[in-house]
Amino acid sequence: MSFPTPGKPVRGSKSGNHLMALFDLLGRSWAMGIIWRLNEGPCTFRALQERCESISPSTLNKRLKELTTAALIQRTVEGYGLTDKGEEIFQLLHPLETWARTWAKEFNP
Amino acid sequence: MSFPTPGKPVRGSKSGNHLMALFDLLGRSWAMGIIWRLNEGPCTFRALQERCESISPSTLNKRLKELTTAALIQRTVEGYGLTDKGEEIFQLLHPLETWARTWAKEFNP
DNA sequence: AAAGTTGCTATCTTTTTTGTAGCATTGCTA
DNA sequence: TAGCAATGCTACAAAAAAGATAGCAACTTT
Repeated sequence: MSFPTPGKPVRGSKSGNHLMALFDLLGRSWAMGIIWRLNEGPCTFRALQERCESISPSTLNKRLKELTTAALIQRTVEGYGLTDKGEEIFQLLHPLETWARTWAKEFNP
Repeated sequence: MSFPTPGKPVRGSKSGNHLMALFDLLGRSWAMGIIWRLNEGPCTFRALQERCESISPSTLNKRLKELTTAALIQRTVEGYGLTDKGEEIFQLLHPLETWARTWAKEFNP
């Protein structure tokens, strides 16, 4: 298994540019969705699966491991949850929601 | 071929939630990388391929079509370039770079 | 002790992505 | 104007990732 790590070759940068490593991490299926849903609060594996509506356990498990390795997610007694770093990323992704709302109107005006 | 479209089922939302549609679009391999590289200025298909360091023409072509359909990218006499909407997304992604720099230090302190 | 919940793993199928070759078109340039 | 380079792809096969589904081991609750 390979986890995108800054400093090692990643998609978009053979030298492991930090931003490309992040894009590689966040650009995998469900990664951003998981972060988004976890911001509602920590929860169990199965509950998270339901929040995501249709993610398979294998994919969820893989993403959780990657995001945990990347220190965006941690496991506590409450289940899986965002770390401080994870919440920071959430905050950075947050503005996308407003943008997406406007964007959506152009498809369904 | 399927393009993630708000209002239609996408990864993370059967009802096509706009944000999940955007995550589906941006969360495909190279999507964010392409937007990032295009911000350097419009360029030809082959030049873009080189900027990306290692993307295959088939993937690049597919992403370009998706991003064009999504109105983030357009084609002009200068080649492929960001639309106004595309630049907006770039601006929203921009803060990730600073964050990623700090994050990288924790992997290679 | 039986039943339910949880966090997965195993297995198989389908979809994506990759790698590589190469073709058709355009624009030089000799 | 015949050749050559550059461009924007497409074709095709192989590898990797994601998805669907079943089910098991551990732990709790009843």
